Amino acid sequence: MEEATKEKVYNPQKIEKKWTDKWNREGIFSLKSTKNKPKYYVLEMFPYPSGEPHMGHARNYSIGDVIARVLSRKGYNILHPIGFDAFGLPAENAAIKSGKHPKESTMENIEKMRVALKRMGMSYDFGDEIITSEPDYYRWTQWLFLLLYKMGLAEKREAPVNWCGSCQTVLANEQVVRGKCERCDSPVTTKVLSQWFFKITKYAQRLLDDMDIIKEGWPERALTIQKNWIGRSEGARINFKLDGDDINIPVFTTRPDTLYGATFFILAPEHELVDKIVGEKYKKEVSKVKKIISTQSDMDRGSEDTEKIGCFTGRHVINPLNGEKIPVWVANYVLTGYGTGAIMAVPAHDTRDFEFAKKYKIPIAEVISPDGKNHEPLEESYTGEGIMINSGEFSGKESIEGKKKITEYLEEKGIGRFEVNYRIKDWLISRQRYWGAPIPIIYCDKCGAVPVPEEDLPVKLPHDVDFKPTGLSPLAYCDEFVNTSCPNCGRKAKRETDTMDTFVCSSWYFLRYCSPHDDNKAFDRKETDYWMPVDQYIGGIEHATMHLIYSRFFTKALYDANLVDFKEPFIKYFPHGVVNLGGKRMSKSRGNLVSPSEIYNTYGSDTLRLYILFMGPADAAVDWSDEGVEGASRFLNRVWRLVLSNIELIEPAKGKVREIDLKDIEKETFRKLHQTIEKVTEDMLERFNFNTAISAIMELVNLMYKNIGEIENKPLIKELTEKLLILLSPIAPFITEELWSMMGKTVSIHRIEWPEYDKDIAKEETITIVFQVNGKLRDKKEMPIGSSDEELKKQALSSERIQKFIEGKKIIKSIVVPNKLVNIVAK
RNA sequence: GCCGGAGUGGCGGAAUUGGCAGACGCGCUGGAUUCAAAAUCCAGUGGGCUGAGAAGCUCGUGUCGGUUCGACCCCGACCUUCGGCACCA
Repeated sequence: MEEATKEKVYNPQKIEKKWTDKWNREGIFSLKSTKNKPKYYVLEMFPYPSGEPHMGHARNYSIGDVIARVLSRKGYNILHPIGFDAFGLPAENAAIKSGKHPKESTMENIEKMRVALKRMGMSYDFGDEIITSEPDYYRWTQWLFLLLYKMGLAEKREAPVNWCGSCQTVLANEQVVRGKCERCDSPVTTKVLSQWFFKITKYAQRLLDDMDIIKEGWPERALTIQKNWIGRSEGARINFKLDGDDINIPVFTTRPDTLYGATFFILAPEHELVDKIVGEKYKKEVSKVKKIISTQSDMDRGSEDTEKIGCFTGRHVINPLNGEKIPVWVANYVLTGYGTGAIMAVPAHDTRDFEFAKKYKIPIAEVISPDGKNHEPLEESYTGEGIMINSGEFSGKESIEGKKKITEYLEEKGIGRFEVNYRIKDWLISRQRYWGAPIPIIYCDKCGAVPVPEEDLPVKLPHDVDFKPTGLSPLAYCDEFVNTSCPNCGRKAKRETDTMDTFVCSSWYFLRYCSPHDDNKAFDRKETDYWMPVDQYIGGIEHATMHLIYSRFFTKALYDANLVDFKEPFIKYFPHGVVNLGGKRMSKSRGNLVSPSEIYNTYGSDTLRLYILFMGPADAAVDWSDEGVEGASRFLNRVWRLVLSNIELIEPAKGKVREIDLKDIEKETFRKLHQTIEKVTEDMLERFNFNTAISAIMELVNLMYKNIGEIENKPLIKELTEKLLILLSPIAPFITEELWSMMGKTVSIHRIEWPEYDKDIAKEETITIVFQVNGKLRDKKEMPIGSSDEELKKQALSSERIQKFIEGKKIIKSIVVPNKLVNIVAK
C-alpha cells in the first residue's frame, strides 16, 4: 500500500493520478476472481472509438461500473470487459478528408479512449480488450459469416435496396429512419442491386417467442419497439385465378371476412406479372402510370398525403367465393416489399381502397355492418368488426368468426390458407466501403460464389487503397485484393469486394469477450458456457431494432448450430437515458458539448461520476447542469473534511460497536447507518436508482455532521466512517480509496466486502403516526413501533386537535393503518 | 391512425404496497466566521390567507370527472410532450 499523503485539502487531480497508476500496476481494475464464485457478466455496449468518450459514454460506463463493483464486493466473479467497435464510416470519411489511414486514426482514438476510461476509474478487464478492426477479431467475424452461409442464412440476391448517396453505400432497413440515413441524415433512395443478406426473417417468430425468456429483465418499451419492428400480422393467403389464363395470383389479407366485398384487385406496379398479363389495349396507359410511380420514392408512396394513382390493366381475376369477375388494376399504394405485392381491394372496409374506388368510380360493396343493417351508399369506409352481410352463406356471422370460417373454407378448396406476415425484412449486410470486414467469398466463372476456406481466413483488408467513394467498394480498385484463384478449381477468380455492415461485428462481440485471446476459434465453448449469457447489458435504446435485434438473431443461429446452449444473449437489459444540454441532445454539430474530460480535469473523475449518477434516474433523459457539478464536488469535499477531522479518533479505535454502549444520539446515528446500507444496496442493485442511493448517502453525511461532535464512542466513529466510505466507493472510487488508505488500511477499499445491514439496528423504535379527520392531516404523534390498533385509536381520539375537529360531529368509523395513521371519519 | 412512456416547487428530481406531497441536490434568503471576500458551517425556503407572535386555515402533483375513509399513485375522458410503427393490405 502506498504511503498515505495526509493532504489537508482534497486534491482530486493528485490523488486520482496516484491511484490510476497504482491500480494499473497492480491490476486492480479487473474484478475477475475465481471460478468457484457465482459468475456475473456485466456488459456495456462497447464504443465506436470516435476520440475522447462523450457524456453518454460516461453515463453508460458509470452505471455499469457501479453495478460491477458492488456485485464484485458481494462475492461474485465479475466479467466486465471493454473493447472497441472499431470499423465504420467516420474513420474512412476522415481519411478521405485528411489522408490519414483509418487504421491509424482508429488506433489513435482507441488509445485516447483507453486512457480516458482508466482516468474515469472504470473497472474493466483492460487486458482482455477486443478491437473489431483487428484481423484476430474480424477473422472470426468472417468465420461466422461462412457459418451462416453454410446454414443457408446468408444469401446474395438482387433486390431493391436502400442507397445513401452521401455515404455511397447501401443500408439495412434498420438504418433508414423516416426515409433518411440513420448516420448522416441524407435522403435514402432505392436501387436494385445484388447484395448479401442475412435471413433474419426466418427467425421473426422466434425473436417474438423468446421474448418470454427475457421479459423479466428487459423494459417493456424495448420489447415493444422490437415487436413493432417485427410487425407480425395474422391473416390469410388467398389465390385469385386470372380470368382467361391458368395463372393464380396470391394476396395476403388480414381481413378474409371481407372477401365478398372485394370489388377490385391491385398489383404493385413492379409486380412481375404486370407486364405479362396486361391487355394489349392498356399497355400504353399502364406503362405511363408505371413511369409516374417510378419517380415517386418509397417515402412518397408511403405517405398518406400522396395522391393515389393507378390504372386498369384490362384483365380480371375471379373472386374465389362468388365467382365474380374483378378488375385488376395497378396502383402506387401497393408495394412489392410487403405481403405478395398484390391485394384484394375492399373499398367498403379499407380507407385506402375506399379513396381509390371513389376516385376511379369503382363499385363499393358493404359486407361488414356494425349493426347488421345495410348502409349503402357508404360515406366512408368502415374498418371495424361487425356482422357479415351480403356474404352468401356467411351472412349473419360475426366478422371475427367469419375470418376463421372463410379461411377454413378456402383451405378446404385448396385456394387459400392461414398465413402470418411479418414486416421485418432480411438484414442487408453488404457495404460498398473500405473500413469493414471483407466478405469472405470468391467468385469463379465456373464454380460461382465459393466461400473462402476457413484455413485461409482472415481475408485481410489491404492497407493501401484509394478511399474515394465511387459507389463501388474501394477494394474493387485494388487488384492484388480482387484477383485470386478459386479455392475449388484453382482457376482465376475474383474476391467479393464489399465489406460487412459493422453491426455484424457487434452481433457477437459479447461471446469473444469470454475467450478474447483464443487463436483457434471464435469463442471457447467452455468459457461461454460459464460466462454467458450476459447477466446485465447496458446501453442506449436507439439500438433496439439494430444491434439488439441482430445480436438476438445471431445468438439463435449459433444455438441452432449447436455452438452455444442459450437462446438469448442478454438476460437483463437496461437502457440508460441520454444526456442533454439546454434541452437538446449534445452534439458536435450543434456545438453544445460538455466533454467528460473538461469535468474530470477540473473537478476530478469522482465528481463526474457522482454527478452523472445523481442527475436523475438512470433511464431518464437528463439535462447537464454546471451548477449541479459544483454541488457534487462540494459533497465530496464535505466527505473529505468529515473523515479528516476525525481521523485521529479512527485510527486507534479498537473493538466493536455494541448497541448497549450507545447513548441515544449515537444510537440514532448508528441506526441511520444501517438504514443507509439497506437503501443504498437496494437502490443500486434492484432499482438502478443511483440518484436516490446517493441522496441516502448524503443524508447519512448530513446526520454525521450534525451528531459527530456528540459522539464519544470511538468504535462507532470508526464504523460510521468506514461504512460510509465503502458505500460511496463504487461511485467515487478514488477519494474513498485515498481516505481509506489515510485511515491506515493496507488492503484496497475495492477489495473489501460489501456491508450487510442489521435489520434490528435499522429498525426505528418509534414512528410518527398521522392522525386524520375525514382524510385530512390534523395531528401527528410519535408512538412506539407495533402499537396496537386500539392504542393508536385511543391516542388519536385523545388528541386535542382531533377533538377540535370532531366536536359536534358523529364518528361514523375510524380507519387504523398500523405504524402509519389513524383516520377518523366524522359527520 | 395504432402502440408505449412522461407531465410534481424557481430548477434537477423524491415519495418502493392507495396512507405525512416536495427526500436529496441546485438556486435563493438570513445568520456565524472574516478587515473584507471566497470557501466553510448553521438556519430558512410550494402558493394564498389569518395572526404582533407562537401558530393556524386553505389551495396545491397537466385538465375535467369518477372510485375510496383517504388518490401524484387506481378507473374514464381529454390536453401537452417524447419515442416506436404506419397507404403494411
